[in-house]
This record gives sequence, C-alpha cells and structure tokens, in this order.
Amino acid sequence: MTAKALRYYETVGLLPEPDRTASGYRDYPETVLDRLRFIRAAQAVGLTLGEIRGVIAFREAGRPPCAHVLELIEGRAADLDTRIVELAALRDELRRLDERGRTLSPDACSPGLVCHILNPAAH
Amino acid sequence: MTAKALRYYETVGLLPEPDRTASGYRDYPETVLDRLRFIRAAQAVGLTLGEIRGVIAFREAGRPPCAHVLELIEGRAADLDTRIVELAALRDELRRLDERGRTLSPDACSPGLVCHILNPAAH
DNA sequence: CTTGACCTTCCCCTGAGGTGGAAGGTTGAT
DNA sequence: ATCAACCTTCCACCTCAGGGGAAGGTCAAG
Repeated sequence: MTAKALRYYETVGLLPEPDRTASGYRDYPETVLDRLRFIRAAQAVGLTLGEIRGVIAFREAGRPPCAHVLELIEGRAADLDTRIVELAALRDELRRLDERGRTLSPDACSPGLVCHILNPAAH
Repeated sequence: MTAKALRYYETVGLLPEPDRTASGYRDYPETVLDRLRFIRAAQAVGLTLGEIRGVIAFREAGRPPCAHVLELIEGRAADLDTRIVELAALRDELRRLDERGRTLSPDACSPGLVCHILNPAAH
C-alpha cells in the first residue's frame, strides 16, 4: 500500500477525498484505515477494484452490501471452478506433449516446422 | 490470424521480413504457413510470444529447439500446478467466506468496515 | 476511367493496477 | 540557513497481444 496506490484509489473512487491541511497535504481520518483494510481483504479474495467500488457504492448509498458481496463471492468461486478445470486440462495436455516429445528425436525435427513437438507435420 | 497480427509478429521477430513485390506488397513464401501453424500451436499451449521467439531463435541458429521446448513445456506445466493449487485454495476460501457470510446479519454489518463478510472487525 | 477492395506505414488505444519521475512547495531537525 | 525527507500535481509508462483507423498507393473488374 504505497502513497501512489492511495492516490490511485482516490481517483477511481475507492477512497473519499480527504480534508487538506492549510498547506494542501492530505489529512486522512482514522476511518480510512478500515476502508483500506476492506480494500485489501476484497482484493485478496480476487475482487477487482471495479467490483470493490460497487460494494462501497452500496454502503455509501446507506445499504448494507452483504447480499451483493455474497453474489460477488459466489460468482468468483464459480469462475474459479471453471478456470481451474481449464487450467487442469491445459496442464494435462502439456504433460501429454511432454511425454510424447521425449520420445521424439531432435534429429527428426523439421526446421520448417520450427519444432515437431508443438507442430507435428500436417497429416 | 489477421493481417494485423502478421505484421505484429513481424515486428516482434516471429516472422522473417518477407520479400516485397515491385509495388511494395509483402510477398509471403509458402513456408510462412508452417511458421504460423507453429505459432498458433505454441500459443495454444500457453507459451508467450516471447517464449515462442526464443524457440524460433534456436531454430534459426541452426539447432533443433526440442530440448528447449520440453523445458518450456515442463516449466509451464509446473507453473500451472502451482497456479491451480493457489486458485483452488482461493476458491475454497471463497466458499468458506460464503458459508460464514450467510450466517451473518446485514443489520450487524458496520458501515465503517464496508462489509463484515470481507472485513471482520479487528479483534 | 472509375470503383471497390486490397495493400502500405504510422500512430494511438485497449484493460488492470498501479509505478516512475519532473517540477515545485512544506516541514522538522540541525 | 540549510538540508533531507516529505508532500503536491501532472504526465508518461509498464505488461500482452494485438485492434482501429487515417492517409495514401495499387490492382482487377466492369
């Protein structure tokens, strides 16, 4: 959490504009710490700053964002399920390619194809 | 594979500069098709264009890139293993958060924390 | 001859979440 | 008085793999 990040959060609407000292320095209230802890916690579970802003907007509209947060959490969990399956399939394909590649002789690898492990000769 | 993509591949060194016709049009040899198939295959298994360029560099240096390709494949597979474990842990945490969040009353959600599901009160 | 469909180079834009630096002002300690 | 270490604003830049579109040249068909 750098000073730069705080300014960025301010520009994207995650932090309210703080009061300024007489010389123009930002004078944050203590309460910003809770806000920042929320942002960190939300980021840690994979929410984007845009989603986090949406949650904060609920709160600033005076309503508890809990139901919305649960939706986001469930949506993200479902996304992850999908993503994990995709990545596992890719990993399995990589392992198969590796197994097969080990049985191939580099001497038989055609320059034009770059590498026959990834680019087998067209049938 | 758009024309734009071909030009991009050329600028990043994945394609050799093709000959030109008298009027300046690119005049690709047939062999570019094998190259493009290689690029597609390599991208499909998750290699970046930078890695693909490295593989091609081996080939253009006159050596079969097979051993290097196997390293990349194994590295990517290992990365995926790690990534999958991380994502699964995150998903599990999201499910736990969801379970717990359902038991919490929105009425008890403190405005300062934004939402107590993600940001429980510091003890 | 003209039209439409190509091609060329060039530069800027995308999204996410910031980071880096320049130019200038302020503060607290020496 | 000066110095370092802050702060301010603003603008640019980073990754990644291209996409959009302007301004201008070319090719084949009608």
